[in-house]
Amino acid sequence: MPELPEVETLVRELDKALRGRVIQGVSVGHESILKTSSLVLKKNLPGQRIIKVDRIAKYIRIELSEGALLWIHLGMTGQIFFEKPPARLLSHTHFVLSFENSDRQLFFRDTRRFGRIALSRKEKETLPCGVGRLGLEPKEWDPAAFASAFKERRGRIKNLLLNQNLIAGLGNIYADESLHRAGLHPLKRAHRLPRRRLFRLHEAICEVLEEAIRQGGSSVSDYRRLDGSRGEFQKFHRVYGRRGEKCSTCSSPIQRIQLSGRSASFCPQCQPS
DNA sequence: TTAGCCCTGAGA
DNA sequence: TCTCAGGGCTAA
Repeated sequence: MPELPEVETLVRELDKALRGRVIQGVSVGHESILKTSSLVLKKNLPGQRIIKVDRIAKYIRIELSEGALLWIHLGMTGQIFFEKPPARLLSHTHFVLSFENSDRQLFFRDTRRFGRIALSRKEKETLPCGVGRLGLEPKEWDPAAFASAFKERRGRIKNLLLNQNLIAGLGNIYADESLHRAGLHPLKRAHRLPRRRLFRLHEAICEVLEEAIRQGGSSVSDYRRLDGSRGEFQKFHRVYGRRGEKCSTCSSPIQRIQLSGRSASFCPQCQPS
């Protein structure tokens, strides 16, 4: 599942590949992934130059020459490739951009169609994706402010880490990995945690994201880099996807529980309840 | 705050 | 054939 490190990896590669290119054509497979109609995309995108590609949390932001922004969210199974068109389009390819003077095209594939594509005028508009409502990213949080904000919340710590309006960029993988590093059980109530534990949690989140970015993200199921290769960080997961395996710290078997419709993996020894 | 929905492929 | 995975949104 693409989270902040996966999107960051992809965005760096996209920026290198696309910066300065002029969009020539747009084709759309499945309309349901579009937050902006295909009619509007086909009318507005051709002729626009790509100024740069970056991201806000898990949203890829492509800045275009006429002050427009093209947003892509990968959902759970979204993939982006930049390559020569294959003889036969891969299944689940829902969005394709072609470019002037280029034999390579941008392909967006998404098996489960949880991904979204939208065009907007201004960054802060809430229209296409709710981007305007996002909380700060982990590195943007001042540690003391982070601790204070979580001290005010009565919810389960794991749920709060997944709340994009509070802290943006984490998903199930890095929430679980951060909690393990910080020695916190996922069901703990945030307001009951001592401030020093919240400081440690913030530090653990920043650490784990940084390491994951260095490894090109985690390829658990569908996530791929721009050239189709896999990330490497899944090899370093300590709890996520390791139910029943031994904890790398204390050798206790990793457990998994359900929490608000999501799984939570943790070590019962290192993360006592 | 939480349950349910979207969606498909993998695995039991 | 059934169950499960989950990001983000909506409704209760």
